[in-house]
Amino acid sequence: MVTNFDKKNFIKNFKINCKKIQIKKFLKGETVTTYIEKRNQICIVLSGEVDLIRYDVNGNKTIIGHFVENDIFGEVFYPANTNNELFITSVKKSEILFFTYDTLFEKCEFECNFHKELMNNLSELFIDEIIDLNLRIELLTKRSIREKLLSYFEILSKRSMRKIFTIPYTYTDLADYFSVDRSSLMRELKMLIDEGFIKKEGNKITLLF
Amino acid sequence: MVTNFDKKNFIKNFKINCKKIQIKKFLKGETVTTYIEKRNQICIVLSGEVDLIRYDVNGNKTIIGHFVENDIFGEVFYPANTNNELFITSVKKSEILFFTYDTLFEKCEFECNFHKELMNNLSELFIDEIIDLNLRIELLTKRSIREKLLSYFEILSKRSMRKIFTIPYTYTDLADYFSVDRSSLMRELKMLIDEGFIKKEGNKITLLF
DNA sequence: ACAAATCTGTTGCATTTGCAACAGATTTTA
DNA sequence: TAAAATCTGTTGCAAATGCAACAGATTTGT
Repeated sequence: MVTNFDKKNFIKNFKINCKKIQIKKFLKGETVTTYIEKRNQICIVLSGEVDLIRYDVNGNKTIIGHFVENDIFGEVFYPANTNNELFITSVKKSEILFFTYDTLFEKCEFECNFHKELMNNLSELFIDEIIDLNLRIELLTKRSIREKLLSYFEILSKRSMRKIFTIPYTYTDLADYFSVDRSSLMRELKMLIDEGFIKKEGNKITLLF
Repeated sequence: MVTNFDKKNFIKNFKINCKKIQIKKFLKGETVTTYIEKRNQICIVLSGEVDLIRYDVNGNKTIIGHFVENDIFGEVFYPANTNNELFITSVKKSEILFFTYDTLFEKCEFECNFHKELMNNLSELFIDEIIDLNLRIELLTKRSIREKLLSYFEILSKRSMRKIFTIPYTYTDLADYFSVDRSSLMRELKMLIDEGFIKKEGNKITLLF
């Protein structure tokens, strides 16, 4: 977080009564939106979790993004001219706020404060998103699965200020996040254990160095 | 580009006479800034090109970002708690604009318009940066070098609306961008040629499908 | 509470990728 | 414009990763 502005409160302190902004609820497995049409949509996760999924021409499915409470996503952030179909699926019961980037800067007929607040704080949300993306690139560009794991563990360790911490994903999802084969990831984990670098109990990891 | 706002003009139409914003010039090879200290710095490339370079604990050097005219970068966008040393080097003669995210929202003593404009247009710059990062992740998460190349070529082809187009990097840099070994990339290129998918003349590529 | 679905852990084998090394081409710099 | 530096193109071999397949554990849904 860059400043001490609090994303949660800024969103939740406002009663949203303006037509430019919509809130919808989704159940697990439902499709929240697709990135096919060009409508400059921006979304914020108010509660729950959603995945950004890519189906390529061969039908391969990859989770290329994962958004949790207060994360921002939307087709505005995606390059045009991609071949893939991208869409957002709800991982669990979720509440999503929708608005259109362009209309956000138009004056609201109800003069609602949410509008103004959202505009003011949009930069902070963008910066947080950029930080997340850079972190992922940081890890994706590591040369081996081992390096990916160790870098990621060190980050989690520093964040929690402990040598022991919990991975916030399943191993299946972690493999997706790193974009590597799950069984290869498990194998590398095992080697790290055997070589005495880490200890593992479920998704609790202890660094031994 | 999301709206029809023009980044170049917005920056160049203003005479910058406020102390909160600095412009510095750099020669090839000079270090523009480091991402070690936490000072919420944001930079915009006015002219030239810079690389974001990572040195990891083993001393391996990786180019993890490349910024050209009108691109935005800075330590604000990087997760804290990384082990790596990140710094920005000038690839050629460059002109860089510096400001601090926090002070941008303070009132300027000269009441200069640039301030206001910069604030208003910051979101657009952020969105463009997010689009670039998502594109890179899109490619990095492709499962093989072949898929990375083909996806990238298709994007370049669609952008230029031609089957023939020029890669805006050297092959060495492209390998860095994909985070793969250069010789492996060359080998895969050759296979694509031999199998009749593409034609290649220097960094001009023709799609044959 | 039971069935269904998903996730974990493991392995052998095929394939891809990385590494090292080098010669020639091209570009940059003094 | 000559020398230095960087980039291209290539190869053989080693190492890492992906793929397929499966059994048991865990979680989820009804």
